Amino acid sequence: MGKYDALKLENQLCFPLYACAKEVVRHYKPYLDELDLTYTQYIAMMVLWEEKELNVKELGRRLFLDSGTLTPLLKKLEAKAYLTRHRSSSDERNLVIRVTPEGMQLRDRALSVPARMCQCIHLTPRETEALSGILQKILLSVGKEENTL
Amino acid sequence: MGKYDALKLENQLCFPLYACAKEVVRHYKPYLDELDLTYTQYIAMMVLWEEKELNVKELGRRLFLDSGTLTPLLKKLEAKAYLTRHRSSSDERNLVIRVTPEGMQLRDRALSVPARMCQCIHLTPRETEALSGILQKILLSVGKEENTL
DNA sequence: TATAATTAAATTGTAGACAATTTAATCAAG
DNA sequence: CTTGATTAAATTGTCTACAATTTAATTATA
Repeated sequence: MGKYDALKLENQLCFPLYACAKEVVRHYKPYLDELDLTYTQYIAMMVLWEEKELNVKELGRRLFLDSGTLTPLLKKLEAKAYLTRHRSSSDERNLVIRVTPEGMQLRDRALSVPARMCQCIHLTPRETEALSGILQKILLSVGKEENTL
Repeated sequence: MGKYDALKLENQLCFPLYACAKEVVRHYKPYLDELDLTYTQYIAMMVLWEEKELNVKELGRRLFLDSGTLTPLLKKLEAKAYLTRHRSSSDERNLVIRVTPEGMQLRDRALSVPARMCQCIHLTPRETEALSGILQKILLSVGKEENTL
C-alpha cells in the first residue's frame, strides 16, 4: 500500500457512483426517446403526475435541481404542451407549474418504462434493497448539511 | 398499490442514484477548487497519476467518457500545463496524453481530498463495502452489454 | 495495389448542471 | 409608511455529457 493509494480510481467510492448514475441514465434513452423526453424531463413529469401542481422551488427540492436547470427545462415541457407555467396570484414570486391533460396522457405511455429499465440492471432483490437504503441515507445526510450551512 | 406506483419517484432506484452522484460530486467542489480542478478533470488526473501516459480511447474506457467530453477537457488540462497532447508516431490516429511534472506535483496537493470527502458521507464500513460491491456489479453488467451490441 | 471497411479524435449540436448575479415581489423592523 | 432584508425565478457564464457526424489514418480485402 503506497502513499498515493487513496488517490487511485479503484479505491474511490464516488467514482463508481458517478459512473453508474451516468450509465444507468444513458440506458433510459431508448425508452424515453419513444416518449420524446430526456431523463431530467422524465423525473420532472414523475413529480407532476403525482402532484398536478407545484412551484419551481418545491419541484427543485424534490429533484435536487435549481432554477438554473429547471427554468429552461420547464419551458421545453411547456412547449411540448405537457405543462403550463403561470405566476401565482397570491404571491407573484411563485411560478405555478400545472400538468395538462396531454401531460397526464403521457403517464400511460410511460407505464412500461420502469419495468423495462429494471431488466437492464441485474441486481437481486437483496441488492436492490441494500442499494436503495444506502443511497437514501447519503441523500438524507447531504440534505441535512444544507440546513446547517 | 395503484396502477401508477411504478412511476412514483420514491419507488425508483435510478433517481436516488442520479441524485446521490450529483450531490456527492457537488461536495467535492470546495476541495477541488483549491486545486483549480473540476470533478471530471480530477478523475482524469487520477488516471494519469497512475499511468503517466495513455491515449484518449483508453482514458475514455476507464472514465466512461467519450472523445466529445474528453477532447475539450484535455485541452483545458493542457492549458493548465498538467499534461501534454501529442499524436503517436506509430499510429497518427492516437493522441498520446502524458502528465507533466506540474501535473505530478498536483498529486501531493490532492492527497488530502479523498479523506476529507469520506468525512462528508457518513456511511459505516459495512455500508461502504456493500455500496461499492453493488455499484461495481452494475458497471460490469452495463459494460458487458456494450460488447453484445 | 486500389478500394472498402474500420478506427481514433475532433467537431457539431442539444441538453443538462450549477455557481453567481439580477430582478421583482414580499416581508420585517423601525 | 418606508427602508432594508428576504425570497423565488430568471439570467449569465462555464463545464460537462453524449449522440451523430466528420476527418484523417490505418487495415483488410478484392
